[in-house]
Amino acid sequence: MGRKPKTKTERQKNEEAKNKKPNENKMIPRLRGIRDILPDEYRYWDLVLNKAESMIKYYGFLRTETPVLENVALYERSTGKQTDIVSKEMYTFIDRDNERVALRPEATPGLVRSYIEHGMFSLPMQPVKLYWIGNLFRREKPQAGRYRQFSQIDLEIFGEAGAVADAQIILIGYNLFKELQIDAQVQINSIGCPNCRPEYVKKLIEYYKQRPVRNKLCPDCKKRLIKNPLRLLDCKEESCVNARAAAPQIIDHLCEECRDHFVKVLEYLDELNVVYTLNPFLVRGLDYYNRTVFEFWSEDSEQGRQDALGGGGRYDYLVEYMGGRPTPACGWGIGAERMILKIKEKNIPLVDANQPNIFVAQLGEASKRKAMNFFEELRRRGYKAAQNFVKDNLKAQLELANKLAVKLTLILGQKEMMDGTILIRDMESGMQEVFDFKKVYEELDKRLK
RNA sequence: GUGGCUAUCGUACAGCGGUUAGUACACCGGGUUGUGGUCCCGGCGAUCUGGGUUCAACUCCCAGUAGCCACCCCA
Repeated sequence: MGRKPKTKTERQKNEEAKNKKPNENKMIPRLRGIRDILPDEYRYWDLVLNKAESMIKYYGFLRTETPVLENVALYERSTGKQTDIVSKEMYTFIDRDNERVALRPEATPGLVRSYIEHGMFSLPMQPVKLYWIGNLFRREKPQAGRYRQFSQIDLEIFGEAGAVADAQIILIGYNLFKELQIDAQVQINSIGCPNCRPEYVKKLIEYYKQRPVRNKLCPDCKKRLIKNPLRLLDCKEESCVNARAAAPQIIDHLCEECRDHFVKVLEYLDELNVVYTLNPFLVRGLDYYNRTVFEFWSEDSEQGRQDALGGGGRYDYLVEYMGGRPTPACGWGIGAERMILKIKEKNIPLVDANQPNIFVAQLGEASKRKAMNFFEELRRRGYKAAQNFVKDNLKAQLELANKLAVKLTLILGQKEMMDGTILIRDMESGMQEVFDFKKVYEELDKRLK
């Protein structure tokens, strides 16, 4: 039996074509899964980021930025070497001095590193409440709401073991979605602590090892049974979903402290009218969580789809594990792109508070100078004005005024210069009147009311 | 990483084995002078890349790439 000569030559030709020198004038394309955010979309970003920041600040969180680049080991140790994020999605490279460098795939490890490094355990304000807004990088196959460079808003509380902290961060996320009119629901669970979880995991394995149960598992879950049994619980394969129905639930196996903690978290949430769903199968993919874990899911898409808008939990052992003092902590991350996606889907109208309602037009060199100064004065006095002093003909300036949808256009030309007047044109009616330049502010106030 | 669907002016869509590749919106210019939107006229502007089949490919086939969707995973 021969090979397939035809296919082979074609393949070779394709290879050759690929290696051909690219046309020098051709645009170099953007990297896959990494995009530009254009002004049109940026309106949504402004909305989301401004809302998020003011909300988070209200609860006393302070902004922190950490580097985009960190040592690979940081994520291997904290996020976990075995996790998908670290083992197959992280961008890494060896730097010239042989340092192993990673583009951050997650915010929490960097914040933990920063907390330890700067001795924040001895800051006067305790617990330490930080928030973070930035880009993360994961090498995944792009989809709607999933990019290789994406943005997240993060929140962390360091140094507070009490259930109030868990409840409060969940409340903040919940409020944020509400304010942005995104329908989100809280899914919550507790995965115990090093005292009670191992016992539970043992029971879980026992259950899944029973022949009739085990035989129904998907190939992935058979592996999970050995590598990461907790993940058996959130497999979406139908047979696995069926199999887990009778599985022991961790809530029934929490130690007293963990149960107490969890009950308190739920009580606070009830008290605050935060609607949540107890989800015994929520476990999350990162290694460092203990006790409370939660996710924010979008209300609509019940099955499939990227409906996780954000998630987080408690990680009481991570700071110590990363080389700091024992420090209880919890936090969450919410994906900005996914929030924006939801807002776009809902056609929530955008209002730009800085939208100008006045346009300053000028004609000729002398009036241009006066108009420029006038424009400055408008800014100082707090008016929202627009201009285009680069264009000299009135037609072009009015066109722009129209596009900007301003209410009034103020025209300053030779004639007005001589008379010490200014022309006020109402853009909707097209009516215009001459006013004494000195009275212009008075008139503006009257008309813009 | 796996599978399915898709790829035409800036955008949204037509189209056909042989066409000057069409329409709408956007953009630029004009309908004289210091007046926008509406209207009229004109203009710019595209077949993702490479290969194959064919007399002929935007159209059919293969590969690459990208996008969407599902899975994995997650935000």
